[in-house]
Amino acid sequence: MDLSFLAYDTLTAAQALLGKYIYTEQDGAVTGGYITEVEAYLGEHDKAAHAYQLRRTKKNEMMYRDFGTIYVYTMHGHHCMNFITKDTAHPEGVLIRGIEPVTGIDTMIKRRGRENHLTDGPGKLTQSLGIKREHYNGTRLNDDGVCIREGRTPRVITASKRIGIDNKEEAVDYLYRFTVKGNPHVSKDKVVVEENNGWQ
DNA sequence: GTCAGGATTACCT
DNA sequence: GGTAATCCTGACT
Repeated sequence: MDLSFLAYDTLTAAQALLGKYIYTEQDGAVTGGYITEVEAYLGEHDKAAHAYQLRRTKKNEMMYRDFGTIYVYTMHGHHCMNFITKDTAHPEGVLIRGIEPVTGIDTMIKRRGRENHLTDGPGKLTQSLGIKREHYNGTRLNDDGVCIREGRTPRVITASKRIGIDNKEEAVDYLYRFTVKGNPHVSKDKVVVEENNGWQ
């Protein structure tokens, strides 16, 4: 699919990613699902972003690549995946925090070692999809690793505060987290599940 | 070499 | 609601 929507405004791109079908294939096993939860990180002026004030380290180097680059970092032993937006002068990106499992659920269960909560968190979905920093950081979307396709359309998108950044001053109040309203495959929230999981 | 901190998760009450 | 587990990264000595 055409990825040019990632080149424009990051907040718009984040919402456009909801519903996209994301998948990986490893050893003949395809795992994938529909994106249900994302967060935008706006680089230079966003205190919660790894690239705040254009901070640049070996770890966040991939944020300074062009749109469509995949940035994977580890924390507490988990891997988290971002899609980079815009251009090399704007280190911005979208953190994928939740997907609705669709394909290869048996493989996800094997990788996760449990039968539920397979993909309702940034570290959980990378584990279910087999995404590790050493193999995927700096690769490009739809280029043989992580791929996205058109998927479903959210009926309503909810904007909320981002998760896990509670010492970042004013940045904690930005409504840069977007979820599919009524979809249960998201982190933290107690969701009232809606018809069709919130899809049109 | 040492040390503090984190865009998390799982399990507890 | 809270907290321990756990480990990588960056900064500093």
